Amino acid sequence: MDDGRRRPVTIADIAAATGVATSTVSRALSRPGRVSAATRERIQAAARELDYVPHPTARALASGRTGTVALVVSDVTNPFYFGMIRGTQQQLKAAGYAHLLIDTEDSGEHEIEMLHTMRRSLDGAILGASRLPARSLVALADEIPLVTVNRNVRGVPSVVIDTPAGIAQAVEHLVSLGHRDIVYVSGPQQSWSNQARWQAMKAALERHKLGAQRVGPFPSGRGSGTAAADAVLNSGATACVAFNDLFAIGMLTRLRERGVRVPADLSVVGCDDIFGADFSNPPLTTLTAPIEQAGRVAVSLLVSRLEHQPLRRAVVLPTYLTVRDSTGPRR
Amino acid sequence: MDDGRRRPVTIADIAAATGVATSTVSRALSRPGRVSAATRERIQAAARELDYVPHPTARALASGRTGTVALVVSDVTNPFYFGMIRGTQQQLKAAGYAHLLIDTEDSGEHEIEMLHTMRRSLDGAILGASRLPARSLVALADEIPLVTVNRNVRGVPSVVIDTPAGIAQAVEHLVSLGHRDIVYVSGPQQSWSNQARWQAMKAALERHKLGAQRVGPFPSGRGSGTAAADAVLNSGATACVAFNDLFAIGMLTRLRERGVRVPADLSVVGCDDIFGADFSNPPLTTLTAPIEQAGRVAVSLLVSRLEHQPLRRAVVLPTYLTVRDSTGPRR
DNA sequence: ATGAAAGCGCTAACAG
DNA sequence: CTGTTAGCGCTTTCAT
Repeated sequence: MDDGRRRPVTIADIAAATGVATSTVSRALSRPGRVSAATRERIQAAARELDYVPHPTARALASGRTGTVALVVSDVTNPFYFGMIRGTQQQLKAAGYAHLLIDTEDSGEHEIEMLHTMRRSLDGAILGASRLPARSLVALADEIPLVTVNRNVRGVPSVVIDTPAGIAQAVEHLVSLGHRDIVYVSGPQQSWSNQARWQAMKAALERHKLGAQRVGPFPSGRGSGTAAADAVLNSGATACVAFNDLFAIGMLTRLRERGVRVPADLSVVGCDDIFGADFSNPPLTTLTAPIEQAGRVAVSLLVSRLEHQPLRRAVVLPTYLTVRDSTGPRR
Repeated sequence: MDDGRRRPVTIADIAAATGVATSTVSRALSRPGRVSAATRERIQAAARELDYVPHPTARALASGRTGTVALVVSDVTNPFYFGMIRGTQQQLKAAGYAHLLIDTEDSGEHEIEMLHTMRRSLDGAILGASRLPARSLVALADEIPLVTVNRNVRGVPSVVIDTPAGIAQAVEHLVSLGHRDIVYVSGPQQSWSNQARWQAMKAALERHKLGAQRVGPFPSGRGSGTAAADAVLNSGATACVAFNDLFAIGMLTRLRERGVRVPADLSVVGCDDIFGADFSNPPLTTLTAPIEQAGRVAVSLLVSRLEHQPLRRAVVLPTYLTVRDSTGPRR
């Protein structure tokens, strides 16, 4: 039938075929409500007949809406983002948007530069973990609709996962197991989350009249687990809370190598409950973060903002402690 | 300085500022070679001065090139794709393309439908694990430049990971450990990879004059591990090769529950070496697949095809056996 | 090497 | 409700 090499059919073809103006075709296809039932039928029939497929680019140029939203992450490599990619993907698809994936390689420069460059081809962006200073963020938000995740900046809608509350639970848990020397394994200093977690940890320990100490900071990545494990051991602590699960899992490996038993000799708590935390050895006690949900909510916020009133809010998602086998009584 | 609400600067502004035609500005910016050094300088200076940012949509509409490539996966949820997302992301960024992520939810219908709809807004697509029958694939390839991964269809450039060769190694490994009853844990039947692996397994076992049996098929996902483990146990085999690591890891969990020791009572081999395979309990012996590399190569193939001659080839990437602790001598 | 002019395919006032 | 008329911002012949 088709030879596939024919000039693609446009609304002009449909207009010709049905004897109406192109604008009417456009309406019938994009805003069926604004056209009489009769002509609408005819036009849609013709469109089907001719196997018409709208040209997204043309539509975007004329309307200013691209139907595309970007998810911006600092490092696709980080399993933490997998959940976010999932969540945003699902919700964006449901809302009829295309999903662009941007990796900033942990650089604020890249982040601002890429978004600046692509701003005309996006309807909005979700910043998975912005490395940008507050003022840059606000400036960016003025160029393109933004929603941040785990990053609270005045004026920019955001969804934050309340890990600090979870940290308090974790400390409670460890204290109730008899631990008194609990150390925080610090992640990258530029990380907003890292700061928040450390603050929460200090506060929680103080409430128990315990001193707060930390080791690190260590760079992102499982590899940091080695140095981190050694540092914790060296600190003399009997329990630790790691910046994230990647660290914690890396530590588990290292501790095993060194013949340190978990949790008998050292209890370790992770953060985020990423893929793998439940089948590591031992399974990791961790703060389960609703990452996927965060992604979905972020999309909802953005989409409702794009399609309705500019209701800019902040959403806080709870975290809870999932106790598995990497924590136990102080021996 | 800026109030951010000014009309965005266009090439017309640059043309006005430098006293040349818009076409010259266009050339100076997109094909610097086609313009005299002097005017090129002036134009580029003006562009910088005015903080000009090209409008990707307008460019796309006029030129037909969108600078966007889609990665199509059947389920973002599957950790197998994480590596592919990484690899394609890296290489696409390097080549200056934007990275669109499409999830087909395991449905061939969705796959063809979404690509058909978006074809005008893409320069090409990489099919991570197409569910499409060969003829549909060929038809699609006629609409939009395609590269497949782990799917070999005549006329469509592809990169396939040679897991079958790896399977042979795995069988060798198990046989050398004394196993004679080795069962294959089958994945979804529509999966091309699953078929290929089973065939390879049969062939390898035959070479050793051993019978080939399989359990399943089971649906994708870690959850299948439970049923799979039970089925394998029931088969009386002392070793098994699972369709993929997700299955294998799920099995590990189930076997532990049932008090079956791995590898003492049962050896298990996975496929792909996804994130987590090295820190599961016990760490998984598996076929390490260069998934990330596959993603990169797929992008290279596609990009070179988009920018040069249509050299359509198939690339085969090797797999190797990574022996960890989930396999051991037959007891 | 540069300019003029014609679109790319669609949407969006503005009339009627 | 529908047609007319302008563009959206850029690339691309075709002249010069």
